Amino acid sequence: MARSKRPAMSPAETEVLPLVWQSQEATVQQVHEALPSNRKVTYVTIATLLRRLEEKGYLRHHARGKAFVYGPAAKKEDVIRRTISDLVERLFGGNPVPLMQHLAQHSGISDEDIERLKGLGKKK
Amino acid sequence: MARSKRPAMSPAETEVLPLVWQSQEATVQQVHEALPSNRKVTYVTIATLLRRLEEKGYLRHHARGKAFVYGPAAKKEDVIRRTISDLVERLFGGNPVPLMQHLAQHSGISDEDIERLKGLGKKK
DNA sequence: TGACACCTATGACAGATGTCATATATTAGT
DNA sequence: ACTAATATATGACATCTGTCATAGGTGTCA
Repeated sequence: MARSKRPAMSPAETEVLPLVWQSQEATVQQVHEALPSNRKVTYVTIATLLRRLEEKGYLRHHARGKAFVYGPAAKKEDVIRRTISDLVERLFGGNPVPLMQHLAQHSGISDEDIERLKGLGKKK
Repeated sequence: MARSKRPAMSPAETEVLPLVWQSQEATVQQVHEALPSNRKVTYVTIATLLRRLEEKGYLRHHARGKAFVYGPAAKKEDVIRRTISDLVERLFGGNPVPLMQHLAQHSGISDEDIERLKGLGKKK
């Protein structure tokens, strides 16, 4: 298997990448507008973050008119998996159960939500 | 309520803090020895990380003989909660369900483990 | 075709990070 | 009291981060 080893994303980058994912593709402006209201940074800052994400291998872009349209260069699933397993690694030495427990008790997740999780792990 | 607002931990710090927690208290040397084998940094590096964690309010220390013994200065539960909710915020806009799903399908967690999570959220 | 609106490029900058080499202090022996 | 072993203190340094101001390119429409 090809372990790509993209440089890790910084916190700010980790916040911006999902905003691109959620529309498959997005211009700087769209991402800028999609920012939560409590997070005010300038358009230029977003442009920088997207550029850096591209340098790191998470995004790619092509021009459309005068603007750049950014889209994923790495599979969302993989990026998320990596991000989470890195956290689990650091915080819990690699054991994901404590994280599940934590979520179950501090995230307002219902037993119904939990019930629905069963069976997801079945490897095809 | 008192929102302490400790500066966020860096990735390296996030990896080292749990090593102190796991023995309640620990010297630089103990933490250094507790490092996973794939993670080789010098003793001095660990000392720096522990000192910075103290500056940020996560640890405190007292001397024992010639060595410093570091112990928690913030509740582990709170630190973990903050760390996780920050990630959920960034990656999933605050919704923890996708994270649960991800863990359920990619972490080798069994349906039994999942079953055991039920009821944890019930506030007394 | 000019002016405007809207983009990206450049690069700047302070502060955070990850890692150490060294200098200095302290303690337990002998 | 000296010394070897072991600690912390200093501070250095290349990168990375988060943020932006500003310069320069380009499409659009009157």
